[in-house]
Amino acid sequence: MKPTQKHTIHDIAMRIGTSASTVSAALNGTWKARRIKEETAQRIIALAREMGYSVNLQARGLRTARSGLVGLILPEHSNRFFSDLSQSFTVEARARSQCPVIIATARKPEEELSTVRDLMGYSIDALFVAGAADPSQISDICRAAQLPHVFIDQPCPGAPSVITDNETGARQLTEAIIDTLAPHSPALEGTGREKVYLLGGDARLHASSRRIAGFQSAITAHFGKCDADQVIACGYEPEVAQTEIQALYARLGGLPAGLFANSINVFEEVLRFLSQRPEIELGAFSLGCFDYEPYGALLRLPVHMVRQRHLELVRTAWELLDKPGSTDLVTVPPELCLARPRRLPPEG
Amino acid sequence: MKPTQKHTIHDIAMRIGTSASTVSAALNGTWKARRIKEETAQRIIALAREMGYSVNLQARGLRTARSGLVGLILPEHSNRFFSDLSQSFTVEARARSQCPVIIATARKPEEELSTVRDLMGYSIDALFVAGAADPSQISDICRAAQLPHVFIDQPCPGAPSVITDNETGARQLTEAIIDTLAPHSPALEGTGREKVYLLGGDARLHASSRRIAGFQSAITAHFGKCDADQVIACGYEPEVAQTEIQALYARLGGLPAGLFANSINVFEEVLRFLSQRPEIELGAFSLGCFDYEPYGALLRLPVHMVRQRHLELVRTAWELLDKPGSTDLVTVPPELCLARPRRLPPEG
DNA sequence: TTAATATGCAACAACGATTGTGCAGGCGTT
DNA sequence: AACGCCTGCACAATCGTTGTTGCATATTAA
Repeated sequence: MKPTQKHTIHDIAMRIGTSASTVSAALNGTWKARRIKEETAQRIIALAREMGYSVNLQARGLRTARSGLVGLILPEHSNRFFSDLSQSFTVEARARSQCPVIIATARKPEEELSTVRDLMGYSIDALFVAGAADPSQISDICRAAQLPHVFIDQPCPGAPSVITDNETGARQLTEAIIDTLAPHSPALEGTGREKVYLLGGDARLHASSRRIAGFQSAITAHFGKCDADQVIACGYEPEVAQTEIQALYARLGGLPAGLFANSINVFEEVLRFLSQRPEIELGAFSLGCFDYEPYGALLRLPVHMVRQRHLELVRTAWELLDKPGSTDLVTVPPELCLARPRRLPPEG
Repeated sequence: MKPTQKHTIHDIAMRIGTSASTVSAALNGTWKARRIKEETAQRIIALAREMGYSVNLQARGLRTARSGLVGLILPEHSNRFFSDLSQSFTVEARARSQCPVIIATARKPEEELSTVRDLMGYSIDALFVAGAADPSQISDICRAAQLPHVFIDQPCPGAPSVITDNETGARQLTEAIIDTLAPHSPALEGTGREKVYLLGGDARLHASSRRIAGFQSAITAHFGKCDADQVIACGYEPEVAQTEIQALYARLGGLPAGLFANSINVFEEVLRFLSQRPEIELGAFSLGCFDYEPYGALLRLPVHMVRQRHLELVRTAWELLDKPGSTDLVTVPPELCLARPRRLPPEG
């Protein structure tokens, strides 16, 4: 017996004694509209199943100028948020019987562009972009090719975008940090250790600037003011964050009352720093992170976190594609993951 | 001006005043072999670039019965190992100018199979499978369709597979745990608290059984014996693991000398449990995890970890595809990530 | 000078599906 | 009986590329 060959609708047509177009109609569900007798259609479907036939999607795509593929471009896989996004994207794509193609481009603009072009070569039906280095250029290319596209977690002027409500999230997180501050200690007054600080992020970026605004608003509402030194937007580099947290500790002569870590990387550095401090110091420290990491809940230190609603983001993005031109920028509120209250007294 | 249309090689041919086949040859690099004058080829290439032409990969794929797509099937994106794998897979695919298509199938056999069929519909050039619920059925389908495929981190009889050397990794991890045991305390002798335990995993599964063997071998080498109660292969369910760790703690009247967490889920439960214990108890506790999680290094407790070499696994898998029939099962040693020594004395 | 060989390209037939069009036969109507 | 309509399907064009074949010229060998 020959090795199993690939079957085509012509093979099926020959064996049923009908034409390829009839087989096509029977198999892709248009047989009713094409006035194929139900019995004929059923015979074809049965035989196709028996032969293990499956359509050649490239041929279909060539003919229809579509492909059933939807692309998602993101910077990296190895990151909670993006892998959560991949997960939701996959689920949603399959729910719409589309095939997800998720590609990480390492934040390199050239790679982003070449990936976009590649995907367009496959005639993808839509492109989702999360965290690109150069959004507008991508948007330009897509628009030129009339490819429906949408940005996630990143606003792109002129293109539909869905982003997290950073300001509200930051305000809520800050309030949570304030709520769990240790009882006021007069001894710290005026040392700077009685204040809450925000660490990390780049004030020039949209997301960071909104978060800073939310932080300042909550701080001002509670303390009546927010000093300039309370915002340390030192970027996203781990090394820099490590340096800054050490500098802050040295300057204050100890941990501050509370800290708002502006990204997961910064949070990681804060933990790294804290892991070297005696546990006793952590007793009066209130920590929050604008990002989500399940391990945060497993620490001995309560940590408040903000989690982006990845499923909501993806769903909203898809809706934006469905009704084009409706709104260009949609925000989705994040989820606040409050730490459970401290269960252990500072002293064993 | 009309909206930018898609260009084809015919458009280019017309504008240059040549034929489509010449354009095709010029653009896909076969022009030398097809005896096209260099100058003609260059003119075509220049015009194509100017027009922003890009090949229709579906048409090419239809013609050549290939697609440039390579598939990777995995259970979920939101898991360190799998997202690392995705990352490496992406890099390697692009290095071979293939387009990675990574699909998570939630460990559901039906979804795995339908995904495989879907991908085959796109004429993918190869399929990588990591952590499928039903490997042999997938392998059967691929073989029937003569689709090159390879399993990663999971052996499949009759199909090329590349897996981590679980036994060696487990032995090394156990040795590391033993090396960092607290000084022997005569008071604990005979209570069971002087022993090291393995928690989690399913002894019927290949990976777990090798790990258990490695654990037992290291324990026996050091202590002269390994009691049956030291291996608690209670599966991978978080709830069960939580129950078991609590039961062990209750039975022993405290933490054991050391613990080998057999998977990341179990490790998470162990941390959850530990986060409720006073820090003083952790001073004499030695912990290891057969899996990798960067946050493990940020804990106040030193944790040894075993990390699968995802890049190596992926590379090896690709090599297995390149020289078919060479070897069916290849193992790759994992990487041991030793915790740095404890820096803080148990007492602040 | 003639024949053989090389060069440079055009024509054309696939690849496997979709889809607009056409046509035969059966039926009902006037 | 002639006409139109409905049913059920076949035919053929088409999508954009690739690779085979063939056919002119141009060049060299004999």
